[in-house]
Amino acid sequence: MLSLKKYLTEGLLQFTILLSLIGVRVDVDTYLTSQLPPLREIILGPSSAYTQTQFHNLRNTLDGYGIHPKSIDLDNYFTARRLLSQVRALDRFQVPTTEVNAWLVHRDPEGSVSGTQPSSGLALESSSGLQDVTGPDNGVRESETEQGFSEDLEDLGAVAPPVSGDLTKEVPGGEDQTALSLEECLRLLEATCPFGENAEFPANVASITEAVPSESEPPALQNSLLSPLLTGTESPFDLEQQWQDLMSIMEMQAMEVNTSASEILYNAPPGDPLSTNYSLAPNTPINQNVSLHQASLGGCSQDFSLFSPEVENLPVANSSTLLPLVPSNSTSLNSTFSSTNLAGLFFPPQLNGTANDTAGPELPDPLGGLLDEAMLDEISLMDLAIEEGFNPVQASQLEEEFDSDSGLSLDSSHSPSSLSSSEGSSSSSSSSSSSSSASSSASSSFSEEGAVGYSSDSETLDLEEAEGAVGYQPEYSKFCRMSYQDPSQLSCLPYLEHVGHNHTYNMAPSALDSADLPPPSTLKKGSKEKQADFLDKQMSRDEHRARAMKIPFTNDKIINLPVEEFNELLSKYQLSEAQLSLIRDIRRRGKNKMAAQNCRKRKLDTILNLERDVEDLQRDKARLLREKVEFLRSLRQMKQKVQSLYQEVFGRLRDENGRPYSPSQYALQYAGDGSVLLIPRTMADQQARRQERKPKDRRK
DNA sequence: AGGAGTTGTCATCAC
DNA sequence: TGGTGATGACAACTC
Repeated sequence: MLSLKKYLTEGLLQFTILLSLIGVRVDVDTYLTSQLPPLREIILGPSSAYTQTQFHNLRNTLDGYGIHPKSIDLDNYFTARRLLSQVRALDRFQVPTTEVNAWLVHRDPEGSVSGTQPSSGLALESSSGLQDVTGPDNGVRESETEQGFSEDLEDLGAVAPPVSGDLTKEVPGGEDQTALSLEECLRLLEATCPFGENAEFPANVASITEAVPSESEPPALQNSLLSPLLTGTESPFDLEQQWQDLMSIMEMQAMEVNTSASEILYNAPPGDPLSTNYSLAPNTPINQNVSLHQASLGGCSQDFSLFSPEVENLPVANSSTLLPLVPSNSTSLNSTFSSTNLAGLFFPPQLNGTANDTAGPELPDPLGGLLDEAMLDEISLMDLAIEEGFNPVQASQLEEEFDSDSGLSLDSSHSPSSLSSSEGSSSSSSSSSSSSSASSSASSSFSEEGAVGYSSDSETLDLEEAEGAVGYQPEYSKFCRMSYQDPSQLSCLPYLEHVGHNHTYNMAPSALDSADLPPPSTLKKGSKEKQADFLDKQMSRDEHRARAMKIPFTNDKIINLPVEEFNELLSKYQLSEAQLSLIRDIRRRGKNKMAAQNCRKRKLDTILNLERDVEDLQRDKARLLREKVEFLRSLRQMKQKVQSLYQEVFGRLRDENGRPYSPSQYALQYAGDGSVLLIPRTMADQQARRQERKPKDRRK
């Protein structure tokens, strides 16, 4: 109970609690774990970890200076340092760079597979999972999950009816110039995309075409078509990955769209609805590395007998196709778009199947609920910012000053005083009993102040400077006037030894002036009696007692001499018991007085340090809020980019008759491995509903 | 005269 | 066990 009382009366913790109550979230337990026991422990019961000495250690640690040599806790000290570094690292958000490769697929007229190689020398490389589909042993890859997905497909009624048309039929022959061929579109898109040298053109382009229903290779279809979706459905939907995906998508918006490319893009044949409806945003500051590959889709003459009979019999439009758009870098897009029905995200169900619909200006949120949550967070954040007086402008202003002093800082580099002076005086005074060495600050202040009083000018100056630097409240100066000095210096200045520990403020300023610099007239008058009276007033009670008891040495020696020297001094004189008792009382009171001053000084320093820390935390909070708002803004832009990209890709897809696919009937869907599939909307809707249910189930 | 702030002192505890 | 530091509590003092 005593410990609790001590704790509750501790100004430091009261201050912290008050800060917490007013909204400044200070996790005392974690924040002070390295120095203080948990609040729980303090409140529920006494803790040996929270002693006066520990309080002293706290102050030392917070100051960032030396640790008390008597009760040092180096483990806690370094733990605090480590945690502090981690906290500081929080303001350095790192966005991983991710390369996004998208493949557009078209069919060869002959039904053979042909990949239109990008102009920038794409290396044929089997890197995607689809390569396995082409292998003769691709059946081996029909894992349980794939089978499971096959079942899913059946459940969903997913069918890929035979497609006899040739998407690219009109490109080489130029027979159908009214519609921009997919391949041409791909070239255009390719020109807009920074195909890097590392862009990989999958050697398994054939596998892409094999994804098209084929009797001869049923497993291939299942693999190429199902596995990406399957991985998507199986992949965990954890927030971390989701965020990484978002970051990857953010990079997409940085995809360069140069003017020439845009010109090519918009120089599409007349009548192309896309040419007037699609627009690519200018370059964005976000790093982009998106490769849009193209591949030819196998002939669509192959029927879909590879599907299970149930699938085959499903009544689906005969032109429906399943077009896996396989990226070479399947890791770029993962769970965020795992089996995500992009069509469901981009296109409202009520969209009809006209070509113009693909270029509809207003489309649903491509990132759907994910960004909705982000927006909600943003709203709440903004509310919070408003409530707490933060706004982005202020935050940016804060950042400017905060960049040079970022992070939670417990050290006292910019602290008042402070800490230099206070620490110096504190250490000197604390060690005064064992060492008579004088610190420069103490001595200077001492010389300035004289023997009377303990206020330190140098300290006050430092504090005032710090006040201006870190914005301490006016009360600070009041604190700074708290007298504090190392009385041990008295013993080092013999001409001041006679001065006791009197209160200077007890005297009127005029009296002080007269005391320090007596007017010549006064001296001339030679009123020694007045001076004697004045000195008497300057003397402390103990000095009066010592004089009355005729103690043969000064109180300063009594108080500040080390024990051995003190005992030697006593042994040199024949002192009565009353004298010895008084001397010991003087020594005890003198040391206690210094201890009290140190104690008060530590309290003050601790409070001031906490105040500074709170300010730092507030700056951190403001900066983090601002960063989050910026990220949300970037996400919004990215969302728009993805939406326009979807529209562009979808709008340029043509069926075997050269007609655009109806957004009401078909949709693009990302698979877990980054593949992009063109699937019937019914199936896409079901997939979307499944995706919606999964997080809910997981929450349960 | 009384409140607020400062300082000294005592009592107590811990080391 | 005595010395010493730390600190709550109180009183004295000044403004």
